[in-house]
Amino acid sequence: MGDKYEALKLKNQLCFPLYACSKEIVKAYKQYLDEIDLTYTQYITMMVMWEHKELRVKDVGKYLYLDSGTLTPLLKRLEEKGYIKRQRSAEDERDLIVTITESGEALKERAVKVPEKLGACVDLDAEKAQALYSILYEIIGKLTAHENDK
Amino acid sequence: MGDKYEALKLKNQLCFPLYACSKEIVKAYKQYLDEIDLTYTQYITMMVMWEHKELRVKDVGKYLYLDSGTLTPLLKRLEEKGYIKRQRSAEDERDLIVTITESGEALKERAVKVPEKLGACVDLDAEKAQALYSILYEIIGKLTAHENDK
DNA sequence: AAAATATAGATTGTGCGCAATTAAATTTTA
DNA sequence: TAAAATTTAATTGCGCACAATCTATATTTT
Repeated sequence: MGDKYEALKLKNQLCFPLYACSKEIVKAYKQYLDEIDLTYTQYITMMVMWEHKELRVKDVGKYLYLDSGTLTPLLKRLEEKGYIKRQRSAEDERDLIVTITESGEALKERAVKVPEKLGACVDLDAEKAQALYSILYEIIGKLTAHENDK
Repeated sequence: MGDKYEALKLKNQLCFPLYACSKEIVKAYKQYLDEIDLTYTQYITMMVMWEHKELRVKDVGKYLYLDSGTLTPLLKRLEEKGYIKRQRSAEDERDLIVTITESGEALKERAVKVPEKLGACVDLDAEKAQALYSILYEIIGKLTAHENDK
């Protein structure tokens, strides 16, 4: 009862439900994303491409908190599917520019119902959704604050 | 401007900060878990073992929302490290019984400071922590509700 | 101009995470 | 009680996710 190991019990963890919830949501996406042949990570990558049309790999990574180890193979797969193009920048050969294709733009139309379908699965009160959203970004902010120092 | 694609923007996603936050937290754990040679998933697995001492793989999976595809190799690694034992049940040979070892029990002592160290990183208001906790379990409940039907 | 430093992306290796399949043991049902 | 259905874990294959390292290019310093 209230022993010194209380903090090590699963039910007293805040991080565990976060981890579990994230996984379950990605799993819930699968049924809808399968229809448009995207994984969850590919889907959020397309999201930033739909919005920005053209980005360096580095910028995609900044939006998604992902590095080149994840993005390089993922972007190659999206290129194989025809949704993006990858080409080195002429001004700076170190940069790789990712550009959305027509096929990629067209995919947006097929993805447009995904958010509401998922919303129906989760079905969260608007107030709670807002609370969740702001708390999550608060934590993300704290954890990534020291990312651009040094 | 409130176009039909508004719902496909990253900033309007609730799932994305959940996914990102979960990853960043696991990353934050790494510095502390490295010291005791555990990954995050191994850590939460040890958590259920510290609490229950002896469980079937199936039960570990129920607590953690993980299946044998993830757990079988993970438990083998924990066995190699000497923290658990794996043996078939005598009553029902299908069951694999996972038991904590003395070394596994001893590890608990080395892990006891991890929760507060991580708490310091996240540093979340108690009220927000409670709100987050209950909203997350509400979502998990909705997403896993139909898991035991069929 | 040469050397040192910095930056961007690619590569490598390890460990999940999960769908789908397989194999073995047990339980149910006909 | 033999056949069918179910249960449990292991296996396979694929795609992240990330630390560490490497390569190429660009910038800064000397």
